[in-house]
Amino acid sequence: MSRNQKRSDCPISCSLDIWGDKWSLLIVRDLMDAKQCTYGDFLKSPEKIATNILASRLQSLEEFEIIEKSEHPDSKRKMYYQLTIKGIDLVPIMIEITAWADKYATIPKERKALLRAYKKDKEGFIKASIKELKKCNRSIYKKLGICISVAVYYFFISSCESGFIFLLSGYELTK
Amino acid sequence: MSRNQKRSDCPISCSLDIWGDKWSLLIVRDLMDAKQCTYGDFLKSPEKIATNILASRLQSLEEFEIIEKSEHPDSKRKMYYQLTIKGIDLVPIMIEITAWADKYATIPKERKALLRAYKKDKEGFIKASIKELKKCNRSIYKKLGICISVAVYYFFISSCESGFIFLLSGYELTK
DNA sequence: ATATTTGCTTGCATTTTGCAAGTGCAAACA
DNA sequence: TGTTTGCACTTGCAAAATGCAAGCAAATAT
Repeated sequence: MSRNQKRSDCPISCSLDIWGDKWSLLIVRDLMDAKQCTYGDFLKSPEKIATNILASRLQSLEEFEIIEKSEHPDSKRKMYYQLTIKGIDLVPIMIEITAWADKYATIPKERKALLRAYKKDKEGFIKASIKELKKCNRSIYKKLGICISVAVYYFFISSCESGFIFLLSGYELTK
Repeated sequence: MSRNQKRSDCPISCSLDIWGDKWSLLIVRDLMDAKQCTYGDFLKSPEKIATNILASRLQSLEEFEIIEKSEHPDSKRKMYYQLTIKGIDLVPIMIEITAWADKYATIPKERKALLRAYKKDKEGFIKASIKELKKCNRSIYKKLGICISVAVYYFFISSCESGFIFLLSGYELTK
């Protein structure tokens, strides 16, 4: 993506200038699954991103401060990518995209039920998730530390991978 | 966009395969403003889409049944583009994108205040909008006819253009 | 009859993406 | 102490998408 030119001041257009390509949101999606945080993990995703495209998207997402790169806690030769607060704030968009696809594309049944629950009572769904979230112990949550209890307002089921994943949004925190 | 190949079954990926390029959502945005419904209108938008790209995006959006094309009520040499229900259902995504850009990019003050109101009480904001909507008389609303009172759940301020615009979602209708 | 508006199409240059192979470096192994 | 392996990228080149300018046919306005 062209990192330095805005087509207009329209918020839709500005957003698309940042992550409006075929790949960026898939990287964000992978990062929303706390298990997929390395370069190699992204390559394993079913869409099979090319290595050069991945490198270029990671760089631009980092420049736009949607993700950040650090040393992997388990190995010095691995890089560890994480969403920033700005990146985590893409969650509402991701959920609405998922809800749209749920309606107009074929997706797995488990998620259909959960999306129905989400749509029925968004706030309640979120609150109920906080309990689950507190059981979690992943680094991304540790990083946000004590903020978790106020910051969390989304609980989300990963799009592609098998297991459940839990997500935070720093929304309430940063406004 | 490649009209015929899905990269995976992930709902994010499927959605991006349909409208995940730099231009499609800008056309959708223009159509959300009931005043921008013709080929020429799209060309006037500040992002300056090229004519061939516009033609190709209109075709693919039509193939995906996000928009539909008909004769312009005022002139036989004009085409009239409108969102389908499927297209109108992109509104929640558009709102969340706008909310994100509102936080992380500079956008006009008027919309900031309105987005704050929306975030504070989504349902209330929507209900309050129905009154306004009923004052409206645009063709897109006429088309949905008697469905308006149940179908409407979103009220939205246009991203780019000066005036207020009012939007419907057929969400409740079609589920 | 002629000019103009409208919604495209066409041709070609530029940019982005896709694919395969290769590079460099740190850790693990022999 | 080499040597191998895993990981995060680069590089080179082909293919596809985008951008730009010009053209074109049908409907309307003069």
